[in-house]
Amino acid sequence: MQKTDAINIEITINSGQVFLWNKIEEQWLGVNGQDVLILRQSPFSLKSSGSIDNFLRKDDDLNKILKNISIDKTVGEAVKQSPGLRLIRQDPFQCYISFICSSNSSIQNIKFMLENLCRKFGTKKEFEVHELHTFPKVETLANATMKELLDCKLGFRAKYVKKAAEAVNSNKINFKDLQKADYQTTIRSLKEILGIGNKVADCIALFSLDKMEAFPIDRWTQRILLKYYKKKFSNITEKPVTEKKYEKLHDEIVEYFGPYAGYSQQFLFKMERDLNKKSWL
DNA sequence: TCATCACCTGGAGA
DNA sequence: ATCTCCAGGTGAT
Repeated sequence: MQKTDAINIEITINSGQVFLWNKIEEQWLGVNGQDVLILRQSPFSLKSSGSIDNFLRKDDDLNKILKNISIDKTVGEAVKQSPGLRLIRQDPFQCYISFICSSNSSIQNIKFMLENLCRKFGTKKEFEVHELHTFPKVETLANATMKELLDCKLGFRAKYVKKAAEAVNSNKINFKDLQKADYQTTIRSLKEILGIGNKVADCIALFSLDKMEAFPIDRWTQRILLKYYKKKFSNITEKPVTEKKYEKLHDEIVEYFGPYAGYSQQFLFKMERDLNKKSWL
């Protein structure tokens, strides 16, 4: 009998939260900011090249959260299908840049772009027997030229990344403050950055800034709401979710799914993509 | 306020 | 081979 707070590494990494991970033999090797991490399922271990601040959110009371979000058959089934799926607490800057790059792009392409950024701007690091590049530092990316960013195949996202990095470098965006701020304040602040809309802001808030009421609404989430919750959220259609609708919808979602709505989203998202046999990392 | 459209890029399918 | 369409969106008009 598996304990409900047991983390399944494979499922967690392959759930669209993180991109800079590779499976090497029985271990998952990944980059989180300036740290290199190695995760192993059995026997369970987490090794880090640096000090890591609760990457796997051990402080979350999973029994409580899972009970809280299992409010209907759909979420209940999603939780059952992905036992051990957990939210990760990512390095905020890496998460911020990652999801700016995610716009109109596939998981494989996002990974490709981020790996290019690490190779060009990151620090080469040896850990255990492995060697890889860490994520670029804020200052480095802020001072990168457009040509360098375009060489990383970011395309139209290159200018977004540059400006976003500059905003952090100048302290216009301060992740420590945002971690302490409430959800609305955080979203509003992030959306001032070019290239960050509602969906990307929700991803950053959920995956790196401890906002569990964030519920990113993308094509998949929209499909899920339409498929399983059409009655509950009457204004959801197959058409793109407009700015005004997004905020209203989000309010209704939190009202229905509760304070851990972000966790429900993660389970639902994982279930529906697996159901459609979409590939992960 | 809302609908349309372009946008870099790589990969899949015609 | 070459083209078209799409991929976990956003911003400009």
